[in-house]
Amino acid sequence: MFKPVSSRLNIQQEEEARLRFWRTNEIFKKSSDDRKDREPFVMFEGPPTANGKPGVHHVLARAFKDMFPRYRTMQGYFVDRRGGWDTHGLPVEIEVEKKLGFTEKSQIEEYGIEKFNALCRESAFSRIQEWEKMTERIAYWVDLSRAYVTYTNPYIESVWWLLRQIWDKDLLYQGYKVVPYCPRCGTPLSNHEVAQGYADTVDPSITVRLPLLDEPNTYLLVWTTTPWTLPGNVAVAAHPDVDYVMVRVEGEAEERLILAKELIPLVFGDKKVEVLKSMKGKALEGKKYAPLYSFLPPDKPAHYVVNAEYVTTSDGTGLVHIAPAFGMDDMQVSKEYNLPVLLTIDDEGKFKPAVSPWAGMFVKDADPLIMEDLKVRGLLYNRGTLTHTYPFCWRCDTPLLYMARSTWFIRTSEVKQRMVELNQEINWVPEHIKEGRFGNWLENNVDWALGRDRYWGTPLPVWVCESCGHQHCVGSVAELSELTGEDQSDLELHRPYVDQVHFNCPKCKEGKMSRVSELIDVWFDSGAMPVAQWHYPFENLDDFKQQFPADFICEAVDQTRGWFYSLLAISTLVFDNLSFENVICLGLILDGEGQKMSKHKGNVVDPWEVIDAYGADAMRWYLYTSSPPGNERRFSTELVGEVVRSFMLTLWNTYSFFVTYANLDKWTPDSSVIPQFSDLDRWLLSSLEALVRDVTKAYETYDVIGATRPIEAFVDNLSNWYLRRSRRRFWKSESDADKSAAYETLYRALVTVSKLLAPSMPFMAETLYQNLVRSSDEQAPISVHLAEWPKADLSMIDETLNHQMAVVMKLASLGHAARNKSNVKVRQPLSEVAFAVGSADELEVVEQFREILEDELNVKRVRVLGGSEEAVEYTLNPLPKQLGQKYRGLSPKVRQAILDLPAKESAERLLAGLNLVVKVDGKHYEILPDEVEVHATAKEGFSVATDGPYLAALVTTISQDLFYEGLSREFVRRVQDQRKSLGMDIADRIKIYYQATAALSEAVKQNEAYIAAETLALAVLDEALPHGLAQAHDVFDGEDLHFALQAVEGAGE
RNA sequence: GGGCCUUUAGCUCAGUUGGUUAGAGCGCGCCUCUGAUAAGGGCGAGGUCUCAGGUCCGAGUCCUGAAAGGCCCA
Repeated sequence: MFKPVSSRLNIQQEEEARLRFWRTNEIFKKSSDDRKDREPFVMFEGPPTANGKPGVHHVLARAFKDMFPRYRTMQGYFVDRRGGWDTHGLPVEIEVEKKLGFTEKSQIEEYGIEKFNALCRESAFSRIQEWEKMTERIAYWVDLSRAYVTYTNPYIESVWWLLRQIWDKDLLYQGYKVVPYCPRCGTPLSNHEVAQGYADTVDPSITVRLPLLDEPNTYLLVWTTTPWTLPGNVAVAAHPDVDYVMVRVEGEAEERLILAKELIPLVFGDKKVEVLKSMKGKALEGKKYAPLYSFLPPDKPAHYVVNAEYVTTSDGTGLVHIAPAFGMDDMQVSKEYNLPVLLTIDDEGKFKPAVSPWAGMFVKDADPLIMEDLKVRGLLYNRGTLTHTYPFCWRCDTPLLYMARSTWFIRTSEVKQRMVELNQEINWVPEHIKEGRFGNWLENNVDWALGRDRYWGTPLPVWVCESCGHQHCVGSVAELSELTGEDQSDLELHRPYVDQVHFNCPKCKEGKMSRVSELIDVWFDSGAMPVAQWHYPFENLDDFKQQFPADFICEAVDQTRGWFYSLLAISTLVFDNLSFENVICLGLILDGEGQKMSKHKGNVVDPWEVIDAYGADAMRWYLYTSSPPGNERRFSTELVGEVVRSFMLTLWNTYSFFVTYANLDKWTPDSSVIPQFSDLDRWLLSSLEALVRDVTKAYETYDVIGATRPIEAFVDNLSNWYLRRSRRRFWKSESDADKSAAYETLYRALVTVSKLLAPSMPFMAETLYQNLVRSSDEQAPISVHLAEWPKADLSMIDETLNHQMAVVMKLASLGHAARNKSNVKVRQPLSEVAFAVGSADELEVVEQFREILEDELNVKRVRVLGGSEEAVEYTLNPLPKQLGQKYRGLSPKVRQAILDLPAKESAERLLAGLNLVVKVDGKHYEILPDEVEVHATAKEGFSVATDGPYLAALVTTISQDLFYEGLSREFVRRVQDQRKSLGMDIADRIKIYYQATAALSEAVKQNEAYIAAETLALAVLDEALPHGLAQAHDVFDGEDLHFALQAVEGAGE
């Protein structure tokens, strides 16, 4: 016996029950612990920050992360699903700053780094319980008890080890990075902060003449809006492919000026200009010019023309002044050309003493003075002003300066080619990310700016000698102990503790070594997880070896430059290897209207709202099936409700039907019985095996849509065709071979579907499995998630049958359409339906599946349209695909020639499987039956519905016998309704008392046996209705009916 | 400014190597079926496949350009 199942599905109750079951039986633990000897399937958990609230996008990622490990587990792999938490970084610091009411970075130091970091450590886990609750409820299986945590000493030590490896390869260095900087607050601003402070402002707009050294009286024309950066100038950039010209301007001094050709009108206006010479920017490269200023002596060659792709001709002169200290592009160019960096200003945005004329002056205030100086020296070509948007500090409205700050870099550009190569081996879903967003990012790789001037993070383990400047990168705690001569095993590896560790310089033997002040980018933390989660190489050497690289990772597209990159960069730098082989890159999640969810708009969907309404399965299923993973997706509670109605309830009802009737018949799975399958059964099983094949293939190729949508389609067919067509087989009282074949078929389908659904709908799958499998087979694995993934039995797949059944369904649908057109309800039997199909092969279908069609359409006879019986009109439809591919440019003529043939004769030939012959341009061509479709039209006396070549023609004349039969069916339906509303059991026997108008009464008498059988009536009595019974009254087809039902105790069974 | 993605019915989405009259679900209107069903079936209304060129016997699909929206970077 199966556990009885209500036809009503209580999702919350079921899902909660499964959660309890998994918890009590430790199913998740078993799913990995019992398999440690198996081949591993490795998934990395991209660590979320637990101090933020888990949102729908987190559910999205976790849903996708969950399905592949579940699938692999069922395929017999060992999947170690270890969780992780990202605990460092600015979001945590900002949270704490807010709590303390800080607005300035300096307040943190006043407050004390020790106390501050202690609060950060606490805050990092502030929402961990919410995360745990959410994670469990959506059935994301991940081991949080062993989760790696980025702030722990072992984790940090592994990160130190990685940095040391990079250091040893000479790829970790100190350099300059240009950042948006507020000179008043004395701090760089994050991108987010900069974005807040853009405003329109008026700046000077000047063009300067730079004299070429080797060509007398020749000048480069250079444009800038920041005169104060000119003392820091070290080069001039030209675009290599842009056309430049050397010109002389009439009516001006006898001098030659160089600029981009395109910009002549912009620079000279109406003045007459004589072009002396043209050249590409490439040709200018290397030309030296006299520097404007020489306050700071350059320590490398400088003051010449360089080439840079970013130069535009949209304004200025097409020649761009390069001051590496004051522009991000400038800095980039200076690295390529190894140019010196002239830092002419101090931390307060004032000129350094060396810049003597303006020393101590705020740079913006010096602009007019510098212009005046250039004018006096004859180097200013023209001056004006320009209104543009420029960033200001959101706190104090001071104009931001882009300026170079010293920081630490990893020379990733060194391994760029290798990263590009390794990227080729990664399977990206969707594929375009590989060459597109990620590929381009790699191509444009610049050195990884690693340093952060913050407090809560992994400290950069570089110590510097105060006297000789020697630098030492520490790769382990043991090494630090050795260097200091003290046991450092208990040292807390955060600031301020590490900052208090000093040792003698190993080089000069006298200087004191102190740690640099920087922390490292948190992306390095997360990218280090393949190594650091194991505290490799200090322990767990085997675990690391087994669990690297990952088979699969999955995060949203915003991680391309985040985690995806940091994983690849670190593994390339240290192991010359990739760190993940397959990656699903998820699109953003939008609200029901397609708007980005933001707190600001108030359109953020709380995942709990959805879970409470429809459960986790429905939410997961929606996320998997609504659109491809890489797409943006819309999300709302209503959309998830769709899933419940259209898919889950259909499946549930099929399941509940099966259980109800199987229990009634005491049917149990018995492998010893060889069932006699009908065509319908064979069709369902064929579809089922094809489904297993397709879904398995989809899982193997990380095709989420392919792993889910086909199941939905199958369940729809199962319920709305197989079951609808098989109901009577389950109802009939005798238990014969046909009935057991139906049970066997339906049972196999449901059990298989439950396994196929296990990775995607873990709750529903478990519910089905427990009742269908575990209740009768104690040897079976205790949970569907420990069960073996089904293997497709390809011998069961019959493509011909699948196609035939598709035709049958099409014809049935047309039959219904024809009935509908003539307004004859299905309950009214009709004498006959005739079908037409497009080809000879399909003609057989009508005969072979006659019974199904008769029953479905409630007709006495099913046949093929045409033959000798009636006049049928045919038209020919040449198929463009077949003809086009065969005849190419000739196909329009061939098509016309076919249409010119006598239609009836040709159609009959084609339906008999014979060729046609057409003549085009004097040549004869054989036309095959599958190159032309035949469309038939019934001439008269039918109600007709068509679709392409398919046609159903219904004879709608109703004889008296047919009418009476129709009336008795109506009668039966009324009785059945009444049984149901009286709450009778399906198997209850009854007596029917009725009083009806003449025709109905006659109809009932003629069909009494039928009525009795359908309604389980022992008697159908045309008598006065006994008192004490619930009476029913109805009017239909112009007839009037009163009746009452009486249950017959002890009868039946 | 650069890169990538998206654009098909009121909504959410399919649309195979280019191939018949562009489909499905939801929603809407009408009808119908039901002893598994919160459902199912049928009919109907609803489409310049964002636009403009091009290639081809044939373009929603391929190419070029443009527009709108989104994401990332500058």
